[in-house]
Amino acid sequence: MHKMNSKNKTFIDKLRSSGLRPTNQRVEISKFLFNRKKTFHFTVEELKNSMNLKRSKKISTATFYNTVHALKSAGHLKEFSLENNTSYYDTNITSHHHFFDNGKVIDIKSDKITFQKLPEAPKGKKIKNVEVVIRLENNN
Amino acid sequence: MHKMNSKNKTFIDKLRSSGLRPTNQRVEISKFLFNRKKTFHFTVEELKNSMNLKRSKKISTATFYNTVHALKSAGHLKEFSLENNTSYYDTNITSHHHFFDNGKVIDIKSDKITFQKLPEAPKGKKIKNVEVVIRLENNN
DNA sequence: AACTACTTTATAATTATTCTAAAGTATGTG
DNA sequence: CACATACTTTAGAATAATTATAAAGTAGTT
Repeated sequence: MHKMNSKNKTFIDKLRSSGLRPTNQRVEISKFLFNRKKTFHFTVEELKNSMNLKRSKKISTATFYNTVHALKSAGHLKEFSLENNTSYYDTNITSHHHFFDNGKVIDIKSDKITFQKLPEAPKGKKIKNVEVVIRLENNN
Repeated sequence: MHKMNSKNKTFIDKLRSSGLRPTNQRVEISKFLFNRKKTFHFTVEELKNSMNLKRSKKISTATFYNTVHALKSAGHLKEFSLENNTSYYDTNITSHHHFFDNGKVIDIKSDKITFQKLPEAPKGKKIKNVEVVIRLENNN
């Protein structure tokens, strides 16, 4: 049996609302992802490595992928791509933008970028979201 | 006059300026990519398949990857990513933006999007470029 | 023509991800 | 609260995109 405090409940709710039963593995992943102050950017591989590093009983790769996908589909994680064929996830699901600096990602609050002009969606389509990536390089 | 020759020359120049000797394979890839009116979006796999379809002597996978990478590094192709772990390339290297519509990509001319406000680069960094992706969905 | 450095190619290796199917577990029902 | 059942976990195999290897071929120079 394991203890259940009120904090655990919000993690469990995130899982349930993603259509996932709150198994041990999933609750721990959910805690690891959402029990933090700052936005967290990660790849599934990174998540797996940092969580499994300290565990004697490892969580399997498939479980990490399954859980991250379900959380993403339920809207608890945001997915984005850099130019290296890997999916990145972001625990900040509010609309926002990114700096990319040689593989490092920094959030840009939504209100830091505003548009003067935006194109219309093609016929029969509408805009789902607008994402800005500002690529950085070293000064001089 | 010598329209065909001078055209070939521009393909060869693109290769040379990418640090590549103009071999047969590379000249054909360069022609295939740049001898067209409209912007071309592609993955290396797609490029390989459409070029090799009609050839008796196939060009190898590695050559496609090498050539596309060198052209990209030299600035003759632009790379971008969707959320499917595949690199896409764009023969339109002018600064511009994209609509993403379920894996389909549509160019947005640079002047269709202008900013009212943009954040400053972090200390020691400067902005290399700004890219906007507008994700589309079907109108209800 | 000969030389040398760059290329091509088939194939193996790698990386990220998804699939499979057998063994384990959460949960509603009684 | 036992139990049946549908959902989960897991190791390992499979797949997809890409990169590495090293032997055979070719371009550019001399």
